[in-house]
Amino acid sequence: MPPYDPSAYPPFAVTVDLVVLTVRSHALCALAVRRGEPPFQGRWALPGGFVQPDEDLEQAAARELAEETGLHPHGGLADDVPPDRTQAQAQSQTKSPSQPSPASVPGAHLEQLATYGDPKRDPRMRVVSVAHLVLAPDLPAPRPGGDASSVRWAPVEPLLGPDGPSGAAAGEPEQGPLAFDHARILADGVERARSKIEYSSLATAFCPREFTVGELRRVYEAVWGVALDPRNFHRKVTGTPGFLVPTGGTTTRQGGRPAQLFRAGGATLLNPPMLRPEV
Amino acid sequence: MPPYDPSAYPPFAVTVDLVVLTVRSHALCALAVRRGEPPFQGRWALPGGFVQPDEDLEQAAARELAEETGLHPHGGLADDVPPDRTQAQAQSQTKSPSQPSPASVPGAHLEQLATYGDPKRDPRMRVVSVAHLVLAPDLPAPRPGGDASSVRWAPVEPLLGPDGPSGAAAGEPEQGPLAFDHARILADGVERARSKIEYSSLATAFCPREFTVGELRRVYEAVWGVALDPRNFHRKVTGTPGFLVPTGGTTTRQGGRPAQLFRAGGATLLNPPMLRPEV
DNA sequence: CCAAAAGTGTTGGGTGTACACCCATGC
DNA sequence: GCATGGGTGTACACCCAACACTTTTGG
Repeated sequence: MPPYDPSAYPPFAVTVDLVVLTVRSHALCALAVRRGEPPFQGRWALPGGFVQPDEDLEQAAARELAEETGLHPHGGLADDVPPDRTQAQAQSQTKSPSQPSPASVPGAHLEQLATYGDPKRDPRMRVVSVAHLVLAPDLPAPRPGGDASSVRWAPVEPLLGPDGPSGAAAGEPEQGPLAFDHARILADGVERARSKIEYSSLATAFCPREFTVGELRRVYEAVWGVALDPRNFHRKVTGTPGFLVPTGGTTTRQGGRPAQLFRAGGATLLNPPMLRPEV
Repeated sequence: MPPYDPSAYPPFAVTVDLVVLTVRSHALCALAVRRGEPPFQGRWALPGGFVQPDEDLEQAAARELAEETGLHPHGGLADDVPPDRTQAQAQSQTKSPSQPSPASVPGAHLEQLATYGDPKRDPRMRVVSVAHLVLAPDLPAPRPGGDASSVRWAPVEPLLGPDGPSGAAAGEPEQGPLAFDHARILADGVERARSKIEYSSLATAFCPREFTVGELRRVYEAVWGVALDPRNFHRKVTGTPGFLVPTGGTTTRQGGRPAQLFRAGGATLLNPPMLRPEV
């Protein structure tokens, strides 16, 4: 390291940005907030904010998630998650069936994604942003909190197009592409999610606490944008030890023959992995 | 985002730390520098330094690598690498055989690893460090540069032990575990390298520009710490299109029957991946 | 009865593993 | 000749893709 002289180096602002993904009506969606002030006023952006002097990066991400979106997962986030054990925490918590939660949010997943520090990424000053990735089940519409003028779940496909969200429904006023370099951050987050569900059990983070094999399959299909064979998928996931734990109950909420309900098991890594079909 | 008032947030220092890995005499080694001043004076640490106001994070990592260690890879690092194309750059550059370099350093690989921001990770002030991972071929002993009092290649196994480098050779004065949280950063970097050579062609970044299949196999064996079947390994790597390109030459530098020489091909992803044996 | 979704059985092809075996050099 | 490492052939097991078929509900 060079000689230590803090005053010789101009200050950096450090923020966290959040790529919050969920699956809604068969499509992968990301949480977006509308910016209330310049720069990029009126444009959609990823939720995020400044890191406080006394908090860890992951704590800052969890706090921002709760502040700006009203999301208050009771066990996996926003509280006292031990750092660098988020994954194990999110997995193991679903194993205790004695939680007196009527409709509480099951274990969402939070992990660091990457850090973006281009000198010109924010026109106001030098900002280094540590992006985090959150995988959440399908939630009721988020209520705006903090200073975000509005919050919505936006399908990721239009946002990832090369020239902004051109797939806007008629009558919905679109505001151009995402602010700052957030389109790139979102793309990195989506790519991470797509590859991580191949070799880990993280797809269950998109599901409610109890779910069917078919619902889990629709998660894979939405995230990957492909169709999977229901029979082989069923054999695969039920045959991987520790991936799914049957609860004994059944449901017909998808129609057809009643389906077994499962919870996420303790396994976090999938051997062999789920194979993503060629695109 | 909350209302914007830069002065309301105390400044963060932003640094880059480097996990530089290579394979030397059948062992995975990391570059370590001895700290010349407090805190942790005399202890070994990862190379690193402050990000300058006008440079990108990846540029800062490349500059620090050159400054502190004397490493001057001519094509892949330290110069005008386009950000977020490092991998393609490192791969494609080996395809132009017309470089007039007598013994130049082939394409080392540089990528962002993770960011570490625990409020107490540096006792002096709040420092957020963006760690980068470098995979380099076996190089001549690095010459110290900058203010590092000494530099060495240290086998990673002793450094990763739970209680510091206890595997020191007799007579070599050891200085306890790595400074700051660098043991954890190194562990994350090693784990990233171990998993990435499974599904990418990055193991060639540890090899000289021309190498044999056996040399590549010894890279895998050193990084994973396992023994691989030479026959199946040979079939596997030569059968993956785009992974290896024969140069036509042969060598007997490993003894035995002359072996074909290869360069890294254009493929960056391996389908199917190299399978790491159960440990 | 029919549609829809959940599950089970079976089969063929591809791929990894283990290991026998031959090849070409240096000493 | 012999040791050393390079390279090929082959048999077996396993896994996955494809698809026929049965089960259990709602309308």
